[in-house]
Amino acid sequence: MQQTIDAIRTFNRFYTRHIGATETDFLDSQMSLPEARLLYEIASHQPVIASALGAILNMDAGQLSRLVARFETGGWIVRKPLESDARARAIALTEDGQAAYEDLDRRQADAVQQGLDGLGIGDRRALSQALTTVRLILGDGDNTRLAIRTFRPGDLPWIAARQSVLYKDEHNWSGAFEILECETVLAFLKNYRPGREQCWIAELDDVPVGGLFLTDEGDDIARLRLLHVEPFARKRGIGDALVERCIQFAGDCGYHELILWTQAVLEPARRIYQRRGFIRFEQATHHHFGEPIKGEMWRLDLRGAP
Amino acid sequence: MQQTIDAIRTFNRFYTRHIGATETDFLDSQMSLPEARLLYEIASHQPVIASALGAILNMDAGQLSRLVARFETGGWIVRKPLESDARARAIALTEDGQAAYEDLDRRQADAVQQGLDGLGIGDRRALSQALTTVRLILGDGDNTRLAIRTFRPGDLPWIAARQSVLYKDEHNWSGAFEILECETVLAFLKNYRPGREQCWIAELDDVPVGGLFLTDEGDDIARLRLLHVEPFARKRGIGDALVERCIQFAGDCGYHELILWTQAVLEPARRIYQRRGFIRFEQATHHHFGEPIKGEMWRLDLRGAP
DNA sequence: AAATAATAGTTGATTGCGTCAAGCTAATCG
DNA sequence: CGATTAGCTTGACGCAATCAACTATTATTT
Repeated sequence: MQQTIDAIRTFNRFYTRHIGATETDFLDSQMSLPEARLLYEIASHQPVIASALGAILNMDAGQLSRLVARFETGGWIVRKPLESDARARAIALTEDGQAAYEDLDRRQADAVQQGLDGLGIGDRRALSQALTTVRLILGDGDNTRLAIRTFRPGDLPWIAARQSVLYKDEHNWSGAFEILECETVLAFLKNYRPGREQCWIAELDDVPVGGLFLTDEGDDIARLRLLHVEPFARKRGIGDALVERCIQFAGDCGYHELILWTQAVLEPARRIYQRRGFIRFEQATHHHFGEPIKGEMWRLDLRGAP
Repeated sequence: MQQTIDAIRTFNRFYTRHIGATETDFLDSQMSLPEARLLYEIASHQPVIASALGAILNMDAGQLSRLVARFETGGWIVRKPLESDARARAIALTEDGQAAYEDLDRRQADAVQQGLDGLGIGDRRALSQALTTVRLILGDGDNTRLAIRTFRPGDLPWIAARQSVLYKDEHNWSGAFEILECETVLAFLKNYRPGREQCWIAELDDVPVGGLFLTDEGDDIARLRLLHVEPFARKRGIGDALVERCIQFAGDCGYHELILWTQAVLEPARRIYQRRGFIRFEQATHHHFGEPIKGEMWRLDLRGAP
């Protein structure tokens, strides 16, 4: 805990300085930071009323009123009374305002790009992923783009790594489990048959937040394996989306049946399977990975109704 | 590239709002943000002259002069003329100043902690790692703490994942290499014999930035495997530190010889081995992972001089 | 060695930000 | 219907940020 607090405070100090330095650049545009922030929010939400902008920007109503007035006399915005509420007026950009916004936008993008000059592809990817991860963890979750893509180099061992860490954190499973993960992943990579097997990665704004793969078990049976969703990305239907994609693929491949192994304590995962029509057909208690585990086999008939 | 720019700008907007919101809390202490920043820097650098503070904080000399004067009349600091330079005066905290700093420090820490309330252990770790990663990539590299630790659950598949991604990015190696990685990692986990074999992870401020492991090859020969350092952490001697630790361990275990396989294009790695006394004893060109590879075997005699 | 430039700091002036308070009109609630 | 709340404006005040002018000291140049 203390570690996290220190990391955040160190980062805050660093980023305050960093952002202050880079912002000096875009201030060449003769615009102050509050003005720039306001212009951006108007551009992205127009038509919008002042009180909404105040809420978004955490800005004092008085301050905002003056800024908006300045924009209006400057010819960047027009205000039109609402029919539904005579107190409020809808703010929208004029052509001049739109041009000013686009100019600002370009300047900011250029400034940011300049700061990226020395970085290689790996660093850039790591940077954007780290920044987006922070946003997601701190709850800036709306307006994120969920994408499910097929696997790339490194994704499979990444799944094994994340599974190992998560099961250790959440259920305190021991090393034997990690070996099983690695074996499963290795087997997938070695026997991978495109068109019959597949692995998917869920990404929120290009940050990997979950994974899943499907293997051919013979006899027209496919198996869903190693589903996981990162803690900070849960409760967004990502597990659902992954399982759905997997079921679609299995159906398209002509498998007759999709099976999976899970355990009783993984409630959220079990609910997903249940929702998708899986039926539990076997239960057994194992003692492999430290504590006793109530393992379960589930199956989904893919030959049923359309 | 555009992705990274967007991620940064989205983050900047988010963080401006986020930090503005959390700072309202600690402003209960009747201190403005510039005052707080100044007090912090004085406390961490005292005795210090004003111009140095100005450079650290990116603050206008005039503004700074007034703030410092305010602190002095308030009894938080004393200024003592330097012997070496009659223009400058060394700024140091008084007891009152120290108390004010500690109060501020506590308030800030509390505010940060409050923001962390809803987060689980995994999220907190991911958060601090992401923040520190950002700092490191953006070049806030001094004053970071390098630690080399032994492996934990998930570390080995993490190494395989990172190796796969880095070799893909930097040398465009194909899937066969990823399989080899996974096999190597799996073999280590399955045959792991404490005291004879080990895997180390390098961490900068608790962020994993590199890895390495050692396996027993029989006949008193040990093998160093899968050394890597994350791009953003390079040029800091981390590879050196990992290899050094590995050599120490190998010596302590009584191995007679430490061998490793590498390739001609990995210049930085080869320089490390050379510096540590490894000798190249075999070269061969392979065609396994896409392009032709000039593989090399290196060895280090551990029975030589003390 | 003298002239020039650079460094460390102070002070004044101006602009805009941030916050509080007062006040207006319109909408909503009981 | 009266009281309260919401949306917005205006005034006032302290501080922050920036530019410029200025002193005193130190470093550099010729």
